[in-house]
Amino acid sequence: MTALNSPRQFATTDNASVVVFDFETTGMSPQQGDRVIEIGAVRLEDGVIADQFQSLINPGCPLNPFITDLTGISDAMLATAPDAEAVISDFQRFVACTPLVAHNASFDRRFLIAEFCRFGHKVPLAIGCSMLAARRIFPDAPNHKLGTLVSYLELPTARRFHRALADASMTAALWLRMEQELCSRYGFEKVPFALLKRLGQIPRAKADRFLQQIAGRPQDRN
DNA sequence: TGCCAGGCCCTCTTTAGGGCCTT
Repeated sequence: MTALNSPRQFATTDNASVVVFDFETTGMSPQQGDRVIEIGAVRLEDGVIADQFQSLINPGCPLNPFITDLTGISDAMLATAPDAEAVISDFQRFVACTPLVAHNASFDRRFLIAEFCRFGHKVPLAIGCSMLAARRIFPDAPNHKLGTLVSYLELPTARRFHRALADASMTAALWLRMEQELCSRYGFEKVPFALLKRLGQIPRAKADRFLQQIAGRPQDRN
């Protein structure tokens, strides 16, 4: 594992490709038996969506009505969906060794670990969080829910929220918007995945100073 | 509608509490 603490390390850590993903699930906790019911993902390559992945998953149990109301996904839709092992294997091949991004990644990471471990896949280590990065780049947003940020930043809006591919696509648009914002504010030519991921781990009060240091601008700027 | 879990993060803090975010 490589610790990223210095500007020099970011200069040599450049991922032109990331996979932005989102899970719809039966509930909040894989530790309490909740399962993934839909995976949506898009592959960003050099700032554009180069590929996408979407599949429902039959969890083998009826959905809580709350989840059907929230997502629009019904038991009937899942009855003919493939089982988790097949979809997770396909998703693992889609991801391969590409760094991952999700909105509030701590939630999706728990399900990713649970499902990948269930079927013996190696768990990806590099997962960036668009919510943590957005809290530092857009501290004045009304809040940092995905839908709020999409509206606040006037990003392209999918037909609906709480479907995996739609949410993944909007998260990808947010990720790209944050890259553009850092290029504009700090003069970066490119924003590596590792920089945005690391930014989300910096205390908010130190985020601007951290970015100025990376940009080689030690003096405060507005 | 709000709870469920759990990591993050702020404050009236750090031997803690509670809001934010995800389904």
